[in-house]
Amino acid sequence: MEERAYCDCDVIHEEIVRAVKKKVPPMEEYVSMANLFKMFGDPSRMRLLHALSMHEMCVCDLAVFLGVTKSAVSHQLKSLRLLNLVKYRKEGPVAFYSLADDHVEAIIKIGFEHIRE
Amino acid sequence: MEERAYCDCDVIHEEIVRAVKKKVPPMEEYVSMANLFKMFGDPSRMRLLHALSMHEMCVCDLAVFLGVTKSAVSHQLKSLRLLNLVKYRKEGPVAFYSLADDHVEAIIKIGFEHIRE
DNA sequence: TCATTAGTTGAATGATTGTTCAACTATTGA
DNA sequence: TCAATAGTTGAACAATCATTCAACTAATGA
Repeated sequence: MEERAYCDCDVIHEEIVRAVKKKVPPMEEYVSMANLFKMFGDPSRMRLLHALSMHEMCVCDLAVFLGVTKSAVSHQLKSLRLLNLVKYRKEGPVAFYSLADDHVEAIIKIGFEHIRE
Repeated sequence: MEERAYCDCDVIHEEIVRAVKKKVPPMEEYVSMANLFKMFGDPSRMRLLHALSMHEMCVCDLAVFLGVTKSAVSHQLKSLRLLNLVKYRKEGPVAFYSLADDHVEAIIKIGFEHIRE
């Protein structure tokens, strides 16, 4: 009765693996976290979020700022919206986007710290 | 003389775009940051890093823990090593991996905060 | 000295993802 | 009422990426 799947080696330090396994949360939490950090794993989106941390911006502004199409920005903003990382207010036909979660700035800050050390 | 590239719309709020553009660091910094956060953008690697934050582990332990091959773990550890996120000590043929950067735990902490709010 | 095992590496593959394009909706102002 | 523009959406495509497999190196101990 093997517990492991798709593994080509033995457990060397069984106690450690068992102890850690007992401490970790269920897989879904890692999936959610990974989905969060995926948003920061693209230079263009990183730039977008950093820009929004300075000033609210509309889709066209962001497109020009990033050098991509409105469509590309809109797709990205949708992903960010679904994760509650950005929000927007509508003023006529213009949608002004801004950050919706304090964690975003905290994450960007750690990012800069890491690369500048 | 157009400044923008591949954009299908006009600048609506020129002053804002210009002001933000003046404040942001060069593209390479966003590339580096994105490379960092890319490491946290995969559930399996997230789990790996979280496990290492609890206890040093060898490649086989991690493979069993994650349910993937030694090879997969080794590939991931190499990426993490190149970014100085993990380090290892050798004891005979066994390589014990552990975290090499305090930012890793800080990032994991923010991740849990975000999904549990 | 040789069989065994820990770990690494490169190629191959399937899945994911970021972008563009084209077509659409919605809001404005003339 | 209609032309123009902000924004969204879905399909398509190229690029990236996580994994496996197979072949390798290095260390152990019998």
